[in-house]
Amino acid sequence: MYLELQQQLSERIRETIQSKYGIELVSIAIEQPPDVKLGEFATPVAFELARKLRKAPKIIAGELAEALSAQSDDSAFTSFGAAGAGYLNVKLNRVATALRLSVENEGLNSGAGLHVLVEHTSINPNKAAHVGHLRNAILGDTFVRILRANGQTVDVQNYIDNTGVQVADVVVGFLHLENRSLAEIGSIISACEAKDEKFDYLCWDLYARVSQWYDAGTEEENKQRKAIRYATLHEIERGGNETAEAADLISTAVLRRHLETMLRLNIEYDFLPRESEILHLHFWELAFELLKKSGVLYFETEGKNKGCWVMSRPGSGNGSDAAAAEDGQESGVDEDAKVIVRSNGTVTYVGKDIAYHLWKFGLLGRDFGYKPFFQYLDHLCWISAEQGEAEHPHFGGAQAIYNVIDSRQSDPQANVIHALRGMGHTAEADRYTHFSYEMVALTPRCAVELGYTVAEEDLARPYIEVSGRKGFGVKADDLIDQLIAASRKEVDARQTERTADERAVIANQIAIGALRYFMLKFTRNSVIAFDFKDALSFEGDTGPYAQYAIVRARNIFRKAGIEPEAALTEFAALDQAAVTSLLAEADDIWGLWLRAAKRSLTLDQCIAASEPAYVARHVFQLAQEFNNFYHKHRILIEEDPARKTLLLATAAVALREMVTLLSWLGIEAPEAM
RNA sequence: GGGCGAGUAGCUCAAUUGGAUAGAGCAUCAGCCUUCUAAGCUGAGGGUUACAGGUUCGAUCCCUGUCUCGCCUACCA
Repeated sequence: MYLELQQQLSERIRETIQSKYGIELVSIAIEQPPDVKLGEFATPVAFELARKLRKAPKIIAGELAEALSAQSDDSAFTSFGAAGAGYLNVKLNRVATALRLSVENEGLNSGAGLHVLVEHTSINPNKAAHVGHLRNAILGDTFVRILRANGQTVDVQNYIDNTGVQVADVVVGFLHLENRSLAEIGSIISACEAKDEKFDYLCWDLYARVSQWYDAGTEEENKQRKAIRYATLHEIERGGNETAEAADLISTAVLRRHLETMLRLNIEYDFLPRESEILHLHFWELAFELLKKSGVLYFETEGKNKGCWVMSRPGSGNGSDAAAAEDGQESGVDEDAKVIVRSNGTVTYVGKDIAYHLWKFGLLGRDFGYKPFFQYLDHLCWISAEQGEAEHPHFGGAQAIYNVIDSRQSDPQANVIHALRGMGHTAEADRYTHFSYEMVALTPRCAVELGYTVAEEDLARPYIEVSGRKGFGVKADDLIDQLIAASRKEVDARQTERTADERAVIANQIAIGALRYFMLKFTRNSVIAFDFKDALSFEGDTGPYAQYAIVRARNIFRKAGIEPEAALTEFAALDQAAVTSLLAEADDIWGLWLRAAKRSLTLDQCIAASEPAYVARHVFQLAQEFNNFYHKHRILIEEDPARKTLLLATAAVALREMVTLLSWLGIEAPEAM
């Protein structure tokens, strides 16, 4: 609601300036004064006008205030005044705003009708998920929830690289280090499932062992081992052999584990496109023709990339790739060009990615086959297949896409966007968002706690990068287990009269709340130096802090014997004059209403900047303000009935907002804490 | 070498994208449970926003230079 008021005010000031001074301003900045006593809105527009009008900002602000005050019939804003060195401050009609807010509960819905595709998680299916993957999945899932709150239709995809070198390494481990047959691998997987052991954990260790094995022998041995590695990879890529079958068995079992891990955090997917289908359904061949036709790709005849099909890099040259190809000899060879097809005819990862992204936008002219893969409570998750079911939903062909991939991938992502633009798909390139974020690393202290040997020079650094190859990292399920154990201890101590089952549910909600909030409170491009002390904290700027505020608010209504909705209805029936004076003298109470009104603003900014942390910050501020309110006002023993109704309504609105905002973050509010 | 990101309180991070006195959490110290649950609240200390210039009414934010740190930068996949 705040956003609408802001836009309304901005437009009105713009018109006033236009009619009074004849100056056309494109946009008017509206912000909030440092203290609510000064008003709810402020604009520094007079500073901007000072030079043009050759008047002091303070005088201009005064004139504008006078002109705006003179305009009649407006119920939203009650007063305009000049303040400070030349700010124009605006006061809101508190009662009217509160009344609107008490009945309004819709989202922003400015994105209605937009069909978008969000891709996140995308873990190589060769080992267990770790903290870094958690950040990816939580960011992605939260952004999906936020886009949906904005009315957008969202398909959630999790890309599976099941034919890459990482899967090949684990296959090498099973076939060559452990000397397992295909059948034995199958029984290991079913034994894990039967014994409730984690197959992805087993792969985690094996992957680390294989990585070491490649370098552990004599020079001659290592050469042979690398040869095994690439032979394995090529067999997996080709398909239709036992090695590929082993890879499929392993990667599918690990993928299933990933989906189970993510489900613990309430993260679900709609579709799992796999690289094996991108290969076998020949997406690349189609894309190759399109790329050649558009001139984005050209055949290099000189220099180090001789014999390759290459493409210019985003930053280089004047953008005309075809022209660059033609006068290549004249202007010198572009040695910096990105190789897409190697001189031996094989395609690079970026090439396959371009093909895949043409499909995402419905520009490839070919589709995956689809098979059901994982059943959620209320929907089915599909997986790509060479020959799928006759009846299936359709994915791809989105209007806008978001790829949640860490910042290390920004170069290849930029290449794909560059290719799309070069092919003339500029609208699609503009709606292609690399939702980039920094990695999760471990503090040296955390690494030592986990029993890893840390090099001397690493001990002095603020953080150390995790590495699946070295088996260095915190596994997602382990972290979740630790969080649940820690919250369970607290719940057991506090909720002695509840059953074990009830306590388990609460402990789970708190643990997930803590974890999701922890991953969301940092802005995207700040590296998270992971530490158990911070991640396991339930105090201060954490998820449980907000959950606790909700529990407190609900307790008020439980003890009062009244529903929050009823309190809001009663509030609406109060004498307006009485409410006016109550709200006028209580800036702290009004501040909570005002904060609650800012949901629309937060949503808008969050989507514009692709920054879920804004929502986390907003809900924390709201919870903080509510806790202050809670301590200051003893609602149940309030004697003035009108005042009590106002206090209850305030709590009801704060409660509603906190619950809504936490649901956007994928965090549930427990019954009790 | 080139590209991207970062440098803010002892630590971890914010700062409505150029606005009024740079704010939170943790940690430290001092208080508040016979009250709607203390996973909470109140207060204190803690800052030359890496450094030097520039742009303007105004700079943590934009520009230039310097320093420091991280990531990316293969015809590997």
